[in-house]
Amino acid sequence: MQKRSSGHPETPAARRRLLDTATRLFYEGGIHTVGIDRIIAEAGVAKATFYKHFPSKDDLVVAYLEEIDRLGRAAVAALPKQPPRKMVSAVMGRISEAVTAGGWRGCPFLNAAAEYPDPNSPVRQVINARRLWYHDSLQNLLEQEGDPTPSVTASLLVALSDGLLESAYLDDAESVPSLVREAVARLLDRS
Amino acid sequence: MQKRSSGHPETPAARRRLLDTATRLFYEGGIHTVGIDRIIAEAGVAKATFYKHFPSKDDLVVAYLEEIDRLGRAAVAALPKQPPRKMVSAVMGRISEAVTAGGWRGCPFLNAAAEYPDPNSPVRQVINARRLWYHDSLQNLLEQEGDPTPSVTASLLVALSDGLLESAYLDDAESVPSLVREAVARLLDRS
DNA sequence: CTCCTTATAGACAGATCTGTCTACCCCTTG
DNA sequence: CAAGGGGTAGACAGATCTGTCTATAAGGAG
Repeated sequence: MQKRSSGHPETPAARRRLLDTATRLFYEGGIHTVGIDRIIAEAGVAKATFYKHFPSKDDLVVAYLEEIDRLGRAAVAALPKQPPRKMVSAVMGRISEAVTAGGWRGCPFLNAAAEYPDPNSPVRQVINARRLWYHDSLQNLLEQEGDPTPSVTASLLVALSDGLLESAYLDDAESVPSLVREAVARLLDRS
Repeated sequence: MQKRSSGHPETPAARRRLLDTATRLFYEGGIHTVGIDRIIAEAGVAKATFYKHFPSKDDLVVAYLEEIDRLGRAAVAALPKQPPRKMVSAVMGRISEAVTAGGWRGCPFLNAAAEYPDPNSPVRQVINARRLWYHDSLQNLLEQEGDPTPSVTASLLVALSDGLLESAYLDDAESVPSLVREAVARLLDRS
């Protein structure tokens, strides 16, 4: 990555650098406060190359979110198999890992949603798809678990996830892991 | 408000127009995507007047959030007195009212937090104070209610509030009122 | 009348924004 | 060799950004 690749990797080196740089800058500073000139300069890419790979800035934003989405889905798919109830805990446990890993600057999807008000924009489509997947994943697990109202419980877990991700950014990230466990317990262990 | 005030109200007319316009535009479109020239044009104010009342754009953003904060606190303070448990429900019920009133574009504080990464910025200070007040208000009610872990429960209610406010924006606002009731029930009615 | 307060119009400065385009270069493959 | 793919530097266009400043005007109070 320090010098030009001598081969032709699947993802061209310049595109990779653009995406990595944008990912970092967008997440750190917000999408609309980071201009493309800054991304280009820090990625060490020519402007024509930028537009070769991304027809517009919004295309880059979409790519940024899609990659995070893809990595997140892959990580959930790679979780070791456990009984449904424990799977729910494991999925929710990823929140704790994310927010305590350092550099937590809020949920990339929620942050982007704040900056893109138009529900029909491509950016919002990515966010919607992500949320639908998350909700459905939880609902499936709850159904397997025999939860009497899996869809409602899933919606509550999604809301709790959002809230705890925000709390980790705006309040105290260190307290979030125990809050996650307590939240799951209260929402699921009712009888 | 349609024409210049002939008197000198407490809040100068131009300042009022700026704040109202900014409140609408910031909330609808996002803070960094709305420039001051647009606010000035739509408020029908001179640029010098803008800077007379707000030394910088960020001062206007702070004023925008402070006003929403103040109105929200006043609304909670005006809620009819009820037993603590019902007070919690009433406070949480304000979420339902807000998101079903129409035009819900996400929580102004969460949206602003996404656009202001620096925790020490004046904007973030307003947001922090708001969240602290909300958390403490809930905690006080829970203590009166005799909740065994009032601080934890309050944190969960805050997280749930955040999450449901986001869900109303990004998912389905109409389903949020029943989710609010279900969430409060599960978090509080445990024994 | 003067002074103070509030306001108007808008030019100006420097920077930055997103996107278009020209000219050129290197490497690999056929 | 030529063609294709990926890349470089950066000028250019038009618009917009935040903030500074000049000139002027109106209303009210003393």
